[in-house]
Amino acid sequence: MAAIGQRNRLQYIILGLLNQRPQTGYDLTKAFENEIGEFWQAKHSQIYPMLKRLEAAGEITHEDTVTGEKLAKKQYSLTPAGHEKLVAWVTEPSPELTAIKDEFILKLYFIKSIADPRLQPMLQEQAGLHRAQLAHLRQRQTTVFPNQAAIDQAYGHYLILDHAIEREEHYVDWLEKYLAH
Amino acid sequence: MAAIGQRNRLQYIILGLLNQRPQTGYDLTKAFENEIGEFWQAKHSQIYPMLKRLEAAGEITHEDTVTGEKLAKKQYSLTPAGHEKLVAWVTEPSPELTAIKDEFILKLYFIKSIADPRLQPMLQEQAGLHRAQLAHLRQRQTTVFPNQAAIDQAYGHYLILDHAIEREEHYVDWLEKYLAH
DNA sequence: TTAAACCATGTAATTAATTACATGGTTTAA
DNA sequence: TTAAACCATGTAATTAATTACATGGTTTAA
Repeated sequence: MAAIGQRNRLQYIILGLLNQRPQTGYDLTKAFENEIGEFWQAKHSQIYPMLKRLEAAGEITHEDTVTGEKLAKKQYSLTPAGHEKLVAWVTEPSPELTAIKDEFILKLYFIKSIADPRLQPMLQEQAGLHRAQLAHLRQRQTTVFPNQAAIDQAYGHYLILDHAIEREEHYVDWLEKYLAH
Repeated sequence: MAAIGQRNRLQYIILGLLNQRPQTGYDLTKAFENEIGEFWQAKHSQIYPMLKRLEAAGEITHEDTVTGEKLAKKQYSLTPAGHEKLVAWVTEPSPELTAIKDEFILKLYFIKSIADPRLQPMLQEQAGLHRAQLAHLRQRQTTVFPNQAAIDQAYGHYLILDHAIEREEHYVDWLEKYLAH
């Protein structure tokens, strides 16, 4: 008897991305390097096998295309069954809180004293990282959502970018609160 | 030739916790249910094997104790080698950004329109979850850090609790920004 | 006095995820 | 014209992590 499948949210993300438009595994991989990556991570070595699994389950299909002389691509798209599964997932509750893995914060936990000489350099280093990330996200926002029409057409995408930007803003603010001036 | 070991931060967290005071696997498991859990997750089934591995590597040792008539406990503590390894980890840079897995945000991405009838209930549900989490964290802060002396003795711990609280505050604020009034 | 909650430690089976290996085509800028 | 960057798809090996299985002791409150 097969197990229900341990959460396995990756499949739903793939279904959701393919619902927007037919795409290749490579396109999906790129999506994880942009805004999806702010809230979920996956490499191509996880994505390609999942595409095969979803196709075997009848939830997606693919069409072979060729670019240039012979570069083969597989354009995947949703089947009705896949669409149904996606809608069911989005509609059901999400009672689990965000899982965060933050190595820097973990290290902080083991700094016992405000006078530890490692504390300020650590805060500085992180401030640099998060300021760069914030700049990158703001840049993306202006390119992806240059006007209200763009926002209206992909409202959820707008929301998650906005959320990521605010998260980085507050992370930087928090670091600066403890940076010696 | 054995691989270097794929990041494996869990071992460092365990070393760090044992550096504070000798503890059992059960105690460590509880730590992940409190503030550590805000930034890293691990179950007892991952912790007990890791304790054996660290002991085999000579980085921790244990002492057997008994509670009541016969409840056996293993009190683990750091060896000098373990302490050295912990210090090295805390001191080295942490150039990787926070990894976040947030199923709710992911679902939002697939909501195309502000008029989608699922949007407001989803925001409401999450607001409830994060308000409860925020209340829980604030409660912990008043019990764990009732005065300045407590803060001075575990400054890093104070910092990460403060960070978790601010994160939840801003998450709730963000949700409320998009909640219809 | 007894049931629930908690303390305590493990292993087995399975799934998720990363890193490394492997190959080859296309486009772009120096 | 050629090297770098990018497009494109996969598998193998390994490690990380979760869920389930397994067992038993102690404390607390009804």
